[in-house]
Amino acid sequence: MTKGAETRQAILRKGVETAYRVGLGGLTIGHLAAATGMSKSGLFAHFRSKELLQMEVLREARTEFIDTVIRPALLAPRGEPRVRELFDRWVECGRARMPGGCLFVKAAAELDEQDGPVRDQLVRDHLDLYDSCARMFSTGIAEGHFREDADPLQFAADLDGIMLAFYHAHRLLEDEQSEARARHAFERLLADARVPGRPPMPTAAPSTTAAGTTA
Amino acid sequence: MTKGAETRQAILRKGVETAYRVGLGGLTIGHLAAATGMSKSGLFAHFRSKELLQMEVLREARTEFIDTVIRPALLAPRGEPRVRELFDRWVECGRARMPGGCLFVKAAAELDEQDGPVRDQLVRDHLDLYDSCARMFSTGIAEGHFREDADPLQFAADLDGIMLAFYHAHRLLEDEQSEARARHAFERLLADARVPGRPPMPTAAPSTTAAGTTA
DNA sequence: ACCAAAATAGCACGACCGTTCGTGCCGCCG
DNA sequence: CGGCGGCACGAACGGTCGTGCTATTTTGGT
Repeated sequence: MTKGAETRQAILRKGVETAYRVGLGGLTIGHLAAATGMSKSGLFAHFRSKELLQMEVLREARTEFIDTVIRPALLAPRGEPRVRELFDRWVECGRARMPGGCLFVKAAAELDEQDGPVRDQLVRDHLDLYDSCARMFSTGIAEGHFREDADPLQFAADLDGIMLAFYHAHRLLEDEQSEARARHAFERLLADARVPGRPPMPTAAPSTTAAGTTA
Repeated sequence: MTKGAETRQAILRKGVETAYRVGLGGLTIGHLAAATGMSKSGLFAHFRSKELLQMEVLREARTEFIDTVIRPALLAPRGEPRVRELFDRWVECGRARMPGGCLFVKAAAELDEQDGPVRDQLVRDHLDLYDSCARMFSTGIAEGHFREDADPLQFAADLDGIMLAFYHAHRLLEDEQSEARARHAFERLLADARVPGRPPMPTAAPSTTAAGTTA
């Protein structure tokens, strides 16, 4: 029981690492087997079909994204600092070409026109992400950091747009200034959401457990 | 000479229409042949390789996008009305699931990690698009509509982000409010760029040839 | 140390991929 | 009228894909 789950996990990690380059559809059982030093059929036995493999890879990517972006942000103080921490983690995830987050962008473009269980799962994941962002922003309203009449879902969509533009400018165009522009857009987004007259809050000092940040 | 170019054009149109659903890599000569009622080899003879086919499909998509989004915008009055026209055309292109524009988003996600001539061409196209947006915005500065210290390239990136978020929310999440949110974000983007105290300019009345607007 | 069970490898299959080749059907020009 | 070049066709090749079936190895509990 233990050994199987172990290699299975190793396969999934390699799968995420591969899929963020070639996409979920570009994932090949043969290549993945070669990358993990297994035989095609040996690997295949772990997932009874390619679709299930894609689903599990997507799940692994989601887990990695939550662990390195969402959860650390939730450890930051409520309100604006938390939203800032979310943004910083997210940008870091894109800059370092960490597979987890990037896979979602690629999968979203890949699956937006062909339906099936994988697409359904991806839609759920995106809705969850929007919900997480909106929730963090709502907390900021409750804390008095953001205006009462601001729309949390609008904020989530705006933030997503900033990240998408950053992602493409950084990865496709290899634009050196892409991160600076993303940060600029984010600051403007926060400034518009802040209650009038309130000064911006500095990004939180490495507040909580900084362990595992670079991992 | 004429007949060949004619079917070739028909192939490309069908190719763009197909590729915006399955991506450039998902384009198959066999399927494209079936879709156009030709034989695989007969179609293949027009493009000496699949890579050239992809390149030509990309070129066709670019042409369609320029014809339905960029050029009509350039017919609108300089400055804010022109930028608004650009946005409206672009949104319309995404809402109607018009193949041309959408293909670029999909191709950008597809090719951002694997290089080659197709990727190079796509990068050039994106740079051209950013340049067009920035140029229209610069004109707005010269006209006195936008602030002198605004960064045209920042505007281009911001606009791109709005469109990308709209695209995904509309196509993947099938969010009914995605267009309203995109318009809201765009209005905020314009409001921040406008010279202080200047009232927003209404979207240009159907100024020039309104023919084909709803098409 | 043994043995059932789990995990992996070997092999083969049908389908589809991009690509090549030989051939036939045309209209155009001499 | 006859040859000729542009177009399209069918068949076929080598390669890779996902996916079953059957051994064989490895593992973990007793």
